[in-house]
Amino acid sequence: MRTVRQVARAAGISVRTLHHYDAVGLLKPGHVGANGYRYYGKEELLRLQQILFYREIGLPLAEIAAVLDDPAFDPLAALREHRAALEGRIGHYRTLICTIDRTIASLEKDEDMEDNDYYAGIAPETRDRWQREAEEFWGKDAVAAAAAKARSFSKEQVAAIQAEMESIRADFQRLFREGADPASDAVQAVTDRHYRWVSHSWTPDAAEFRGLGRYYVENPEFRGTYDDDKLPGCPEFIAAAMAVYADRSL
Amino acid sequence: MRTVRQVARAAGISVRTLHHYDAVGLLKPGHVGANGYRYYGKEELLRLQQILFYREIGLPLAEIAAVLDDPAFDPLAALREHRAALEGRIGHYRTLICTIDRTIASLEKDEDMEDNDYYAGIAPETRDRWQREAEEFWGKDAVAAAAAKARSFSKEQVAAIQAEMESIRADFQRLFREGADPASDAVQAVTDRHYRWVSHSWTPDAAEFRGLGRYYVENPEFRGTYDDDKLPGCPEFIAAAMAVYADRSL
DNA sequence: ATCGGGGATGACGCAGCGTGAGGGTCAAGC
DNA sequence: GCTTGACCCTCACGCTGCGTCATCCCCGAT
Repeated sequence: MRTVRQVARAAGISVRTLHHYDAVGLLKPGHVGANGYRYYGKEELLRLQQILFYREIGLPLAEIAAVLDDPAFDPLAALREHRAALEGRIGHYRTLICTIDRTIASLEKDEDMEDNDYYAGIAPETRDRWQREAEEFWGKDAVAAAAAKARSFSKEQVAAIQAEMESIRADFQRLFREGADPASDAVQAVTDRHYRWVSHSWTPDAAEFRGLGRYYVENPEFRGTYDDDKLPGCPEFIAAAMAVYADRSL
Repeated sequence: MRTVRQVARAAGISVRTLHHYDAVGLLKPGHVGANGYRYYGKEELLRLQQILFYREIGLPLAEIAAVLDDPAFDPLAALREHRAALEGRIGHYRTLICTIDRTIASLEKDEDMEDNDYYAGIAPETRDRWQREAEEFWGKDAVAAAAAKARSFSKEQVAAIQAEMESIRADFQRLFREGADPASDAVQAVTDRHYRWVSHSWTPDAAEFRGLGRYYVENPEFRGTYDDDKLPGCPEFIAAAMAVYADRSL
């Protein structure tokens, strides 16, 4: 039986937060003394842990209550929905940043224009120039084909592709947690889906596919995406599967 | 002289919003009739346009008032600051999504699973096995070093790395929109930051860095990330910059 | 005179607490 | 038994940006 302060300190939250959770019925103390003091037991502490977890990922308190109290409530669905909402917000912020950048650019241009019109009219030719540079490096056809192919995807197609990648990732993680062998049929089946996914825009040969696996291992962004915190070694697992796949099937 | 409704309809906002802006002193009507009616003139409409612009990019009303009313206030600085804040939020949401994915994965695997035995399903021998496989492909030292390095990042460091990537991406996009030359100093400076960013875990040589650029061009996920819808050709621009950088500096 | 379409002014609501205000309670030392 | 200091409690307003009534005034047309 701990007092508010003890619980608050242990959980790294404020006393007011506990009061609030009590007020909204999210977390009630196990016992209330005759003096009105709140006392929390182990059960409440466990519930608090869960509350804090869901709060950390940005779920509103009402949703948290629903998840924890309604046994019929599907936490998986809630999480997925919330995830989608977060992605939407990210996209929103990106467009905002885009707008800001444009404004900054125009403001800067205006100021400079007062002195001289240095930037005027540069855009079209310059754009052509770097495009030619790109073509020199990889060949005209390759650049044109890749760009055309990538641009040919509709919004829905892009969404579907991203969803497929999510699914592939989840499958890899599940298999990894289950301790599957990277060379096993199950893992190789997912790897095949992954290869096809990559092939949406690019058809890597064996060496390139292995190289992509290595990139997954060595790039922190990918390591983050593949949950390195809780699943240490998952990127290596995927890379190993990709290497096996490259050897066998490419 | 327009009434609230006319202004609201023209600007696509609600009457209540105009009332609110009046109440907080953000936008006062040009004239108020003897009957208390609000009347807005051209000047107010122009101001409203600016307000709505800043609001659209997510600036709080108080900041908007500061920007518009204080002539000494630097709108450029405000925009940049706000931009940085948005980038921070994006990074935050990214980590949240990461956590959610982990949870989803764990729930999918086994609902009864306690937090503590997240990895209980992975037999130590199995882990060793695929780790050995990975080591065979890339060499023991490389795998160990990469894994150790990736794991050595703290939460804050990972967040900082993601924020830096956001910033780099935004800079690339801005330069692209401005029609900058991929070989120009400004673009190459950003590319250098990008190279260093990649180097957090991996030190690519010239060919590998160019290859990474090509990957950006050809992978739809990256094309999506770099806003291909709104900025067609931006991935090619970045890839060209990377190729120039690889030639010159690596 | 009446009626319909505005217009105006409160005031509550929402999310999640922060931050006092004002006032009991508890354990300990004197 | 009393004081002290550390804690506890219950209001209750504040912040963001309006949405949403509720209640009442006003103006032009019929």
